[in-house]
Amino acid sequence: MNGFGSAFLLAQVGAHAAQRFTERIGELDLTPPQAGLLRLVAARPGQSQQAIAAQLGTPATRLVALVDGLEKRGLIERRRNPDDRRLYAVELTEDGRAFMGRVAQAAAAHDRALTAALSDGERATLHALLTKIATDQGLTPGVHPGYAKP
Amino acid sequence: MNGFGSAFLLAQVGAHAAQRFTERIGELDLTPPQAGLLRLVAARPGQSQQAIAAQLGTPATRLVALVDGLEKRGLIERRRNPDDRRLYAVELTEDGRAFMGRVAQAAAAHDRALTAALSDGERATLHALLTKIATDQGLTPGVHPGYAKP
DNA sequence: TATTGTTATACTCTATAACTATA
DNA sequence: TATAGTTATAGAGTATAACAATA
Repeated sequence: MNGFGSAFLLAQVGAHAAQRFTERIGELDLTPPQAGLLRLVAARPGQSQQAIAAQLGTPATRLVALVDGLEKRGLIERRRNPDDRRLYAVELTEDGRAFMGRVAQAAAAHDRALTAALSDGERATLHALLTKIATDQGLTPGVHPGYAKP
Repeated sequence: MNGFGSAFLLAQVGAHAAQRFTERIGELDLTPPQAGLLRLVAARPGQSQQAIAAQLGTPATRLVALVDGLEKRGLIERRRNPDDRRLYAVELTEDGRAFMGRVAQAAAAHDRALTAALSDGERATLHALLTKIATDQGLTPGVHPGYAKP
């Protein structure tokens, strides 16, 4: 092992990737936790805040302010469930769906910039190796462990 | 791109690696910032706190408590510079050098556990690709951008 | 009584600025 | 005056626990 192991490199490059992503979506006035919530709501609309919290592995209390902020901006909305009036169903608004397009563009640009040093083949290899590790380590696809700070 | 891009995978796996590393060195009653400081002091002994702060990209004020804690445990020590009595030279103690052996063991075990799903060849490939990205992105070897939380 | 969502509180970590001592 | 180190203060972010509404 020359100098630093793969585990450290992963943590280092991963933290760098998170930082750059934070900067990039900052241009959309979005924080990483907000982006994570948006993506989950887009992927699985209509879930309660408790259900969302469980999937993100975060206390439900944390979602209140998070949902508040995005709701005030008109990107998501709470709908009361008529059958059980304790629950909200969190969903994207029309504006929210349009906004997700811009987020996806930012994510794609971020992806290209981060792996700019790799060839197409190397990029595919990296993706495969990372997927292998993620699966082995029991990571949930699309769920970032411990959101980076806004 | 099937599902998630490499950038997200990097951030996800990297955060997971940082978490597991935090747990592992926690058994040595060490936090990631402490481990980072120890490693730097071991690699370049005798530097002032200002110089260390500059290399870690952190405000010098943050180092005070960090150095305090490790000094109280007898792992590092401040030595006054006789030529310029404003400066300290931060160095490992004898106990500190012995302790670094245990840290290195923990880091090696962490490395093996994280890449357990890969073959030797795949591990080497991953290391090469990550190094390529780290170099391209201008990351300083051995310096973690934004320490994980204790 | 149990559950969803909310609010209130406390705690951790960090950065900024003010202070001291040496130069 | 300028720099190394320290201390004090304030800020952001998070988690824990208490609360209100509904079941």
